[in-house]
Amino acid sequence: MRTDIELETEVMTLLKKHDLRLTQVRKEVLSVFLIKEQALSQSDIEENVGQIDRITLYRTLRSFEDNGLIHRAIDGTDKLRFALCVDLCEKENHKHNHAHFHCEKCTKTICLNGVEFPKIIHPAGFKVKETYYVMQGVCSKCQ
Amino acid sequence: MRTDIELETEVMTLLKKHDLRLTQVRKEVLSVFLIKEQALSQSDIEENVGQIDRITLYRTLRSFEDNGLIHRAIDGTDKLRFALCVDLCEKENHKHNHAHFHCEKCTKTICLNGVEFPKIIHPAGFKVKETYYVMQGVCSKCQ
DNA sequence: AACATTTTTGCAACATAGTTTCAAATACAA
DNA sequence: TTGTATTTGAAACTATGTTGCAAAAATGTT
Repeated sequence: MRTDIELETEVMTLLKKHDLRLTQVRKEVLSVFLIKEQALSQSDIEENVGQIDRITLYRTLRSFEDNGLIHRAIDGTDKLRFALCVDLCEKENHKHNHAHFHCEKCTKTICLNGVEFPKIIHPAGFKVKETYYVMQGVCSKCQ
Repeated sequence: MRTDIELETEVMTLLKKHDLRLTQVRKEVLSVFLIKEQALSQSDIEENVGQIDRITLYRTLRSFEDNGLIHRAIDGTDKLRFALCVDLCEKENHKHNHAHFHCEKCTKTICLNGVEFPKIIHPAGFKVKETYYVMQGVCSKCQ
């Protein structure tokens, strides 16, 4: 666990590191990501911060994404989710090599940072820039 | 290539095989999938059939999916796309083990049926039912 | 600490997509 | 060909994505 002060500090450091101004909205949203430790959709976040403007949240997520703070966690559902980048991600240059797992029971999506996926043979003539690996099923807690 | 008669026959056979009534809408929509040979979003289909009700199309796609005729082709974009099942798919039991490729230039998504992906180690305690492998980049035609 | 500049926020307004209900139309089987 | 079950299309509503703009807030500078 992490104290409130530690959380506050971590949030500030992360925002600064990614060239983002320290605003109230951003601090709150980033805190949710740090506490929850799972991929979050827009509505997930709305439920976890007190009273936030829908459009502002929408733009906050985009700016986090643009600045390499979060990435899209494709999980095979209709909902777009975002997850904290582990490290090394930069503007316009996200580097992710992990799978995402979506639990159909609790509907949570988590990054499986320990599960690297093997390089598969790319079809001839195709230039592959980004690869996603998604697993759906039941997570350990919901068995 | 396939003649109109052959297409008509194929459509009928496929619908019957999947316990779907032979309606005008279904025949048209399925024809588009057979002709296009790529993953299609709702709007892709609307552009390729003459005048179709939005809600009916929405329900048609769901019924096709439920009856194992098409599957969701997750391609990492915001748009939900569907692609024809290759074979063997049944209600509630889709079996897909191929990757999807989304071209950022022509925005087409295709199934890479020849590209099987290796089984990766699943995290302990997780029950994996479905796996998706998605690649984004530039396809051979758009190089 | 106050100001100027730039960014961010919140609102209005609009576009698109997902979903349910229900009556009319259609498909199919007896 | 008729009866039954399914499908369709319209209305209505909800949710989500997006832009423009003025007010508010954040940051750098005096």
